[in-house]
Amino acid sequence: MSHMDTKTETPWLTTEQQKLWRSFLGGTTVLMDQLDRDMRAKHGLSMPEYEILVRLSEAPGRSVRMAELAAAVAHSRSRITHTISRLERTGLVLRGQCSDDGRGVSAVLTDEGFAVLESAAHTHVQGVHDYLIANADPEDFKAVGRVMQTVVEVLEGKRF
Amino acid sequence: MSHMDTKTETPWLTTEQQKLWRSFLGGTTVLMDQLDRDMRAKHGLSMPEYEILVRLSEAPGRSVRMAELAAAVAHSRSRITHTISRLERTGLVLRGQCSDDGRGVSAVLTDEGFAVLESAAHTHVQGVHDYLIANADPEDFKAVGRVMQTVVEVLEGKRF
DNA sequence: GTCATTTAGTTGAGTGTTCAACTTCTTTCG
DNA sequence: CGAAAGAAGTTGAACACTCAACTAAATGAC
Repeated sequence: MSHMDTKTETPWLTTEQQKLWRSFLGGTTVLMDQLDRDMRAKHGLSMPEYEILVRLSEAPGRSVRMAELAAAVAHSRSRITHTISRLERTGLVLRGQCSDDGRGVSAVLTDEGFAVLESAAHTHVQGVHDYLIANADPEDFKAVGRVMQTVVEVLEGKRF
Repeated sequence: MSHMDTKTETPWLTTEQQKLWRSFLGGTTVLMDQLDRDMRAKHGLSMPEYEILVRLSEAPGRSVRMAELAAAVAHSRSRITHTISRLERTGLVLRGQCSDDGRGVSAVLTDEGFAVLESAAHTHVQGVHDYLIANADPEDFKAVGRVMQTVVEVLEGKRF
């Protein structure tokens, strides 16, 4: 919409910035879609589910409280409840009482869950490498990391 | 999962690459979530809906065929059908017959749709500027665009 | 100690997305 | 031409996510 750049207070974007932004939008979309498709096809997991399993696997006792998990992957508490219920049905995760807090529930990765995650991680890493890293100049990739890290910090601070 | 980097054929990621990838994942998530929230709060539109309106606004006659629209925003044909039906109910878009092809249906942006888009575009651009562009070194932002453009090209070619 | 407030997590209804089945029109090719 | 194959779009059911209402436990005030 390059013809709307007059009489507004809004800082409009230059043509180049528009192009870059569109590349970003299109690129992240196709990249995430592809990773998600691969993950579903080979392991029956969605990307959000995979990310949850990763967080669990990294935690002491392979166990994380629901609210922490929600914060870690930026989902609502409700969403985490539903997702963990699904993962529990398929046996990858189970719920445990939290020792210190009577309300607390923690999700725990089962051995089966860990096994699935191990092979899923291969697929994921392979995809990240083949689709993204292999196609980017290393310095450019670092720049991507820098920029997105800053975005996280700015927006986390702004907590809505 | 840095402790799994032995006895696999998979090209594993270095610690730095892992960190960069996580920043990317986290950054895109919070960025998209924030833009989506702003769009819903101020204009009652989701980001995917907004993107559809943008494509329509740029097309001759503010009109695009369903399948082309689907390809442009990387959604399924079914999804486009449902989304356009919703946008039609709220009066932002209407359906028209495609002249040359008897099966063809094209989505057309209404004047009301264009008006909504005009103000929505302000919000969107403001967000992209404030959350992303203002926080990135211009050269880094260019690098982001380069990388993601390459990703698009590689993955579009690979068309599933 | 008890009552209000806050926090953790769940629930279910409403909304959006996916997937496969279906209809209609077009294209191809004998 | 006429039948088969393919493409465009829709449909409805199953599944995932959101949102607001809810239960239960912790915290804090008096």
